[in-house]
Amino acid sequence: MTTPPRRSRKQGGSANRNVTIKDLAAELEVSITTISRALNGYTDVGEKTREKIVDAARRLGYTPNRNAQRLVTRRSHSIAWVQSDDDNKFVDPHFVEVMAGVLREARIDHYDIVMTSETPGRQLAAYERYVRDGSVDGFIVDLPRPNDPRISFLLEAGVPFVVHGREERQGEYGWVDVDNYGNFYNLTKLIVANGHKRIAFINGDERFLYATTRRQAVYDALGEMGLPPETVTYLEGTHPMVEAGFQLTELALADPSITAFVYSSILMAVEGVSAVTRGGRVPGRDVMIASMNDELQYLNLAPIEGQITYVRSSLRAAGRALVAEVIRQCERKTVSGTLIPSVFDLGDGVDGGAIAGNVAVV
Amino acid sequence: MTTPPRRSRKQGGSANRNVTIKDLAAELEVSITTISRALNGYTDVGEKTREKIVDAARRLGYTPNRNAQRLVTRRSHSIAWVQSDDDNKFVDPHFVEVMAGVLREARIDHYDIVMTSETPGRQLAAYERYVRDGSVDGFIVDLPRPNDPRISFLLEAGVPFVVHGREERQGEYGWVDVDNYGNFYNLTKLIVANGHKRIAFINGDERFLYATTRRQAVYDALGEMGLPPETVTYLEGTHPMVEAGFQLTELALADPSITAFVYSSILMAVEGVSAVTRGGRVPGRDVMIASMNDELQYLNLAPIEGQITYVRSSLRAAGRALVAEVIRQCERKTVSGTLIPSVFDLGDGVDGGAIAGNVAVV
DNA sequence: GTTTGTTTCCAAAACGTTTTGGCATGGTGT
DNA sequence: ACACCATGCCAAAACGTTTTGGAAACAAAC
Repeated sequence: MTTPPRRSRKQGGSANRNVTIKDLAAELEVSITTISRALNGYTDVGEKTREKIVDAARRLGYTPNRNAQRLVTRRSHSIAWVQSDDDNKFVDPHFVEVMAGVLREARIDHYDIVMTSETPGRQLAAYERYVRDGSVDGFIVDLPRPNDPRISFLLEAGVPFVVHGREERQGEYGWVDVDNYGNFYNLTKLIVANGHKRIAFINGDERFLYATTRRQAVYDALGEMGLPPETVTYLEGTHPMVEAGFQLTELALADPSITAFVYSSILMAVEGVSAVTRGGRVPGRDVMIASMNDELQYLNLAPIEGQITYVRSSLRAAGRALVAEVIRQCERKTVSGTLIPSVFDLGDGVDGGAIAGNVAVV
Repeated sequence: MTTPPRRSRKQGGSANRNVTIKDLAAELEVSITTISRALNGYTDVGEKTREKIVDAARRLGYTPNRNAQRLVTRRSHSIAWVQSDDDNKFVDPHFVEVMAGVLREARIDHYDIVMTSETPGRQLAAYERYVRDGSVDGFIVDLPRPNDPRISFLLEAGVPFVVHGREERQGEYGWVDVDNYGNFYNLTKLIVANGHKRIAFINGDERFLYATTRRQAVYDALGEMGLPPETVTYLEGTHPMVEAGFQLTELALADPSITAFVYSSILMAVEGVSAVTRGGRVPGRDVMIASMNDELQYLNLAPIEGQITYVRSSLRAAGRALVAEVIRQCERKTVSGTLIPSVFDLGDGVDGGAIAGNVAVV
């Protein structure tokens, strides 16, 4: 006798078998072909029979077995979203916001999202497995880094995928992004136009592209306005952001010549407001506070209304666009990039002349 | 000619076919049976052949087709987590925390998590579909309400599932929960033991069981200590929590006889600290602030160290326990409940005599 | 009355696995 | 010499669909 594998023995599972297409065929004395075609909207089945079949399907509770469908059609109607299993990712409220959009769009298009977390070292293996075992049709790639190996792999494999953010290889693959460069370029010009001579820029984690792009934009804007790089005190806010926002602001406050603060995330900006306030200065009057605002739904910005100048851009919308793009690729094989629109909201006492021409940066 | 269905026409998908078990069999001149058995660890295949097969599999990049496997074994090795598509859910950082645990545990056990969001009205239909189409082996049920129809349905269907929280039907199904009753009972006694005569209790959304249980516990504790229900000013903090925490605290502060505040979530408690501070009183000295602390990783509590008394209980651990339980059911058909341990952390100047015997409430 | 179409249906193959029930082969004990 | 048992392999069936390539029935056109 052959020994069973070391894995699970007695297997559980639902006791009562589900009703199959054969059951339905037997009940109606009709071939399974006809049932399949009737339910899938082919025109070569008579109206009478179709009705009979649709009725019986509902009555008996027939739902086509998803795995059989997937096997024969070679399409799974699900897309993978691989998370990195370092704690930072889940600490980040930005992520949930994107997810809300992702799940909603997926539901509308009848796709499933399969999520896994993998330790950074094994990320690629996870992608490879999903590509080979046929369990997903496409991928969402998050937080790209410069020369991201995940992108190289997916391009090589010729599998549908979409990236939240852009790399130098943009154009070869589908992406969804906010205008990081334009927004921070405009924010910087706005600050300078409002007469500030010294700026603190509290950026995000430089390992990610959005952060390096934003830094570039800030320095480019300064350069174009004839200001030296020393104008800005550059600080990198790594996780946890909330902590970083407060501490780095306090650090920068030590230099009284700094009168404007730019933040990569609204999460840090609100902490900045606290720090500035605690330091005895008034945000929006004594100092200018500017930030990207990802429209995190759980943050209530009402109490600091008017104290911050921000560029709003919905992360939730980005989530929806991500799914829409990858599905488009799965079904039509076209690839495109999507820029999420941004809108400027000026704080009290901020002169918007500098961005008058492009309040909505698309 | 028969017309194709109205759905997608040209379908995309990966160009290069994946290598199948047959390809491997052809390459090695061995039957597919042997390959399957070799790779699945059966003992009836010779050591030589097994090596040959494992080698070739790695070399050719063979990964068994997941959908074929699922079809024949009738097990999908994935579990569904259906979200409600009202915005509140995603607004909530508690959710991400649980998810981090869920994904990690699932990865370790080689299960996939398939996530969908559904509007409240269609929730049940989503569960039904997943049960019938065989795409998942089990479910995670979130935020149960009294007499939750999802639980009734899943019990009826005889499908593995686990609930994060408990209902009156506990025992019939697997659950993972924190000791809501015990924790708030003990917190209340602790407050009273510290001499407070008037308490504000800012609870969570009463539509959910955890909130009603906590309310019950608070009133029970008061009753047992011979205090009237009027001792507590009860406030229900609905979403968004951050806003509610601040505003309800300010509301309660209007009554100067209130010297202790209890919060259902640390998210509200930190806002409470702000409100109290802004009101000119010192948390931990003038007023006692007590809360449940779900160990949200992105919250930095260091700045208010000692100002809050809390009961810590890891939501991430709960996430892991959820997955462990549902997988246990899938594979062994046993059902059990798991209580996540809690630990008390006392604020400055709080006398812990009342809970001396049970610092770790398990 | 034969051909030509239309309409409505279906048998069989295919998708890529796992599992069942064997069948050789060769070694051991008598 | 025979029976017996391990060992190592495999053919075929099964899982539940979709799709291909007709075929039967009947009507319309010649």
